[in-house]
Amino acid sequence: MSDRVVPPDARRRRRPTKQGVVLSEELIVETALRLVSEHGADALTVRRLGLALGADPSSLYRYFRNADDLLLAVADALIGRALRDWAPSGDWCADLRELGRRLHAGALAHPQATVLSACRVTGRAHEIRAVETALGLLRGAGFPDAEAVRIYHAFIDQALGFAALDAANAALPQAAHDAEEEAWRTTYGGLSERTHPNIAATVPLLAATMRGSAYPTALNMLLAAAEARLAVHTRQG
Amino acid sequence: MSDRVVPPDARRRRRPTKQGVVLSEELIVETALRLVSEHGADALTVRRLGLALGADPSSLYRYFRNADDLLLAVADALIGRALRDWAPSGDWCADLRELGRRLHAGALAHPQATVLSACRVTGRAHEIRAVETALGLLRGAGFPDAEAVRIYHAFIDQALGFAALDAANAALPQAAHDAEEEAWRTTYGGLSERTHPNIAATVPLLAATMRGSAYPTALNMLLAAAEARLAVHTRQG
DNA sequence: CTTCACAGGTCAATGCCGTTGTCATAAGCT
DNA sequence: AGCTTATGACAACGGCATTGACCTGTGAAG
Repeated sequence: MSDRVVPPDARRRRRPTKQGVVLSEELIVETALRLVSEHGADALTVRRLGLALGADPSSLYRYFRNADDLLLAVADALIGRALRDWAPSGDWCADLRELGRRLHAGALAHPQATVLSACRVTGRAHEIRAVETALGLLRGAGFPDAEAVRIYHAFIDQALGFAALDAANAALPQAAHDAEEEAWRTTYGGLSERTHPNIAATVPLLAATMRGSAYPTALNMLLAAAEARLAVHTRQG
Repeated sequence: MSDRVVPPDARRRRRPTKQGVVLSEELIVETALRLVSEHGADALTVRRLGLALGADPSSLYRYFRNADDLLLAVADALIGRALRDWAPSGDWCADLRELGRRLHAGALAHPQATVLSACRVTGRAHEIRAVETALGLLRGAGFPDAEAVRIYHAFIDQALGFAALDAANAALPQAAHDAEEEAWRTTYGGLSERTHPNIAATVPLLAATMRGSAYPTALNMLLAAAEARLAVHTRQG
């Protein structure tokens, strides 16, 4: 049944469903995003998506090979939204910082969807554009190909990793958040200065810092290290 | 039915299953770990676990509230294994590198459990010990408290983020992996040098590099940046 | 304007999954 | 020996992804 899916440009017959909805790849992906952001990651099932669209669940298999394929399409749509209207400034370091910031922020805007998809190679249009852009910035800055690729890999996976982590945190129910806050105050705050001197000395700082995302710090450190490496290359070159 | 679970110390009757197995929390967790490492992430279902144990699946609900509870227990066992036998060497940078390596490797050894649990703050013993240790390394190295906390946060979330990302990747079914490999070869390999010059110039490097984890690179860059910062502080101090 | 191939929506069925209400029984106490 | 109850087993429920067969209206060709 893998030949059920017809490539988008070969689609012609826009036949409405029983409930009068005209399906399309975009409509399905958008509805999936809405479903996830409104009712949580668990709400994204083929059946529920069919219901939300006003179509039989099995209809979706005309557009996507399987549920995983659909998920990849959702992930790519997220990347697309994050990079919309981006333009390079000429400063590779600032550009990478902005790119990272956008990817991370875009992912956080749809935490549940990110949790489901942050780690996948989609091979779709938006992802390809992101790869090309970031690689171009690094090679343009003067990194040798091998190092440009290595730094690109660290850069993109760090952005996705933090996105997944922070998204998972943002997606937690309120009760879990309160419990976390409480854990910092009581469990960590109650530790003895003798047994846990370092925690005891920094508890207020810890509680304040751990609440937010460490991604900006990590991104800045990665870029600082990259700049230092580049200085070595240009001195040698 | 949440009162089905009896706390471990209240258990007395060691009644064997039909197939002669005597269940216990530890045996269940260990069997779950074995199941995952032997037959892949998808093999960890309540039904399959019951089968592997020689017990009815519903018996497991005498020991765990639900499948998620079971997974958390598995994850907790993982943290314990990852930090077992660790001892500081005196070189803060090398120690942090080793700590990061262990956390990451431990998580990768059991991807499925990591994916579902990397983002939770447990507040348990092992986690507390890890916090105290890493903070101690940074403060001992000479970082001011505020910066030690910031760098610690970046360090630990980087480890967890990459662990989640790489674990999710490792947890993919074989078919998805093949598809990914294929995507790099055909989709990215087939891009024109004119439209995507940077990808075209580095495709072999990309395909080779993206297969592995970027965590070692990212960790080294973070530590390099930290060392550079420390040099500034000690010069000033 | 009619014809008709087939894209695409629908139906029904399959075999997984987690979970639970109920029952049977043996372990460990007195 | 008898009682309590922890704990294993059974059967059932509803939800899940997926698929094969069927049906219908679209839209191009003649």
